[in-house]
Amino acid sequence: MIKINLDVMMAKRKISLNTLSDTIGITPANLSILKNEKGKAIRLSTLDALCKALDCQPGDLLEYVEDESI
Amino acid sequence: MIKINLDVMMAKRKISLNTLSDTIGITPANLSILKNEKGKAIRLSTLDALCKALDCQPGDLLEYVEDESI
DNA sequence: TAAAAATTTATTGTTTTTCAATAAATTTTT
DNA sequence: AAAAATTTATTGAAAAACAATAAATTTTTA
Repeated sequence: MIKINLDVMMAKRKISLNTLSDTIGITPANLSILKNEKGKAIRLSTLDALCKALDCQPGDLLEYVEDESI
Repeated sequence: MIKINLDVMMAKRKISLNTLSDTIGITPANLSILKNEKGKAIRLSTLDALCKALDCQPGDLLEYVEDESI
């Protein structure tokens, strides 16, 4: 399972969703979807913009977690 | 710019493109495209399968590099 | 607590892209 | 040289990003 840690990074940079969405050129509504694990894919251009705006690496935003169902 | 280091990780795991494509259920042709920076987006399900098969993190496969044009 | 601001949810539609499937060309390995 | 692996190319279907918009909800702040 791929976990999106956008919220963590946003908190670290103290940037709001509205400001960030404005910076990377995506609507707040759609960024919210991406932030809350609702997205099923991501454009590299969007990931690029996020890394640039948040000054971070893809690894800071995306995390692989193996789900262990019993 | 987002750089894909799939080839690096494949080399580290000593796994061929054919084997990997077989493991994650994607055609060699399409995995090749993804590996060679031709892709413009990636499904999280595909990234998930790659991380699982290569036992690595998204950060091992994706890297943000700021392009400095003079 | 009331107003304002921020975030989330929902919906519809367009455009883009993944990925399948296939075939052929090219490169690498044996 | 032959075999195996990889890349390139193409077409098409299904999926998804993202826009745009509106409304609901939550959080912040005065």
